[in-house]
Amino acid sequence: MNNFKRYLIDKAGLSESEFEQIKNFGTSKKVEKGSFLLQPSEVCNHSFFVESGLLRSYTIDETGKEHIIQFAPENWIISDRSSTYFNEPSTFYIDAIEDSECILLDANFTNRVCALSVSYAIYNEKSLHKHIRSLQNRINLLIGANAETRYLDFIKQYPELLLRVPQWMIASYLGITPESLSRVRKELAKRNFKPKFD
Amino acid sequence: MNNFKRYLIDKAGLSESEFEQIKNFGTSKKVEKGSFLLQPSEVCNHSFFVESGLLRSYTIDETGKEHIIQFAPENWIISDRSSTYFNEPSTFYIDAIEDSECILLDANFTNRVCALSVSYAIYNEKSLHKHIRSLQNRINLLIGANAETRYLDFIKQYPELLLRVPQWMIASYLGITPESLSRVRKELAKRNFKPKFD
DNA sequence: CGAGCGCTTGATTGAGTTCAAAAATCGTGG
DNA sequence: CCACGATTTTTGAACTCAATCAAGCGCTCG
Repeated sequence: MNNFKRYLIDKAGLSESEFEQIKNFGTSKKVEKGSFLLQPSEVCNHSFFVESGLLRSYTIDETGKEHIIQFAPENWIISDRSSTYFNEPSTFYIDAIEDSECILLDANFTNRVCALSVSYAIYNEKSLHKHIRSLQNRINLLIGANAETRYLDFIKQYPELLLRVPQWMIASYLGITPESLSRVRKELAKRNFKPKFD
Repeated sequence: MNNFKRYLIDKAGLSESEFEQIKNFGTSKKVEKGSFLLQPSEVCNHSFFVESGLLRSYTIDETGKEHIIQFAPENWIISDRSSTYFNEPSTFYIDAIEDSECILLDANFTNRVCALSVSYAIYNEKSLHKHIRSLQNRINLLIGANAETRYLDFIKQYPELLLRVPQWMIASYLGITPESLSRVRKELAKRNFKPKFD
């Protein structure tokens, strides 16, 4: 739980002693590549904090196509907020892209920690707003931008995922086909584009 | 402020006396069709509760195209949450589609009312989650659905707007051109589709 | 070592855009 | 209340970006 601890203390502003009080609200779980943490029709009873590895959430539409909603590498939380909050069956899958370790947080984790720590409550509200902002940004891209622009934005926003996530999943996240992404990359290479890592 | 009052009491669960305490946190304002309540580069200092009329928020991209983000008829609140919350300049326009009357709520309205009323705090959190859910739904549609499906979904979700909002704005909301929407409608008419109002 | 998966490439198709112009509707002033 | 100009909607034709279908290559892991 070391990452989890650092996350709560450094990011969410908990004190050491507050962390000690809440650390057993979450239980650690190993998930191997390909195994599921959530499937459609289940109500999403947990959030998953990623200690190590990489998870994703996605839906499958009527035609059988996957649409990736989110990637969650180390120190990210992934869940179906709506399902949890409204106690509705989810439409998501959540599974592991890599062998991972995560902390299961049950539905009222947030409430309990908020009750304990004002600074966590503030952090939580900030997260909600960040989430909204990123969803809004994605809508803007989907409405206004072509495949290339969306890919470039992805690289800018998630450079650390570029090398870890298979290309067809990135395509799915961007709402294009793997073939199209391959061509976008080819075109970028021709124009001598290289992502910068620093 | 009658709608505003009903909204806070019936929906958000305030008592009459709580409402009396907060009612002067908001100031009423008439906005005539076409006039702006927010423009890009301003920080969004207010939420706007729509007493009567119809507002919208939208962006304009590099190529000069409008992309409508949201419509807000009576009893809706519209704003740029991210801009307000993070105190960043907005990228939105908000203007009036019809002559409207709205209540200006300043940035800490929410905090002040939350401090006063637990039930409002709960309602507010619920609104945030609903907002997230609707954004997520829109992303799903943009990624997975064609123009016709998106239009049908719009009709289902906002039947009351269908007759009030010009078609080119609906097209903009759906992320298609007015010409395309016209063709979608023609096709639906040919198949004898009629929206149901009940 | 071979089967399967991921990525690439090519050829074709198709949904939606663009551009242009006509038809319908709206709104405003005389 | 009508008329005229402006705006919105419709229609048509050409075009474009990305999807689809199909085939081949390379890698890995069983």
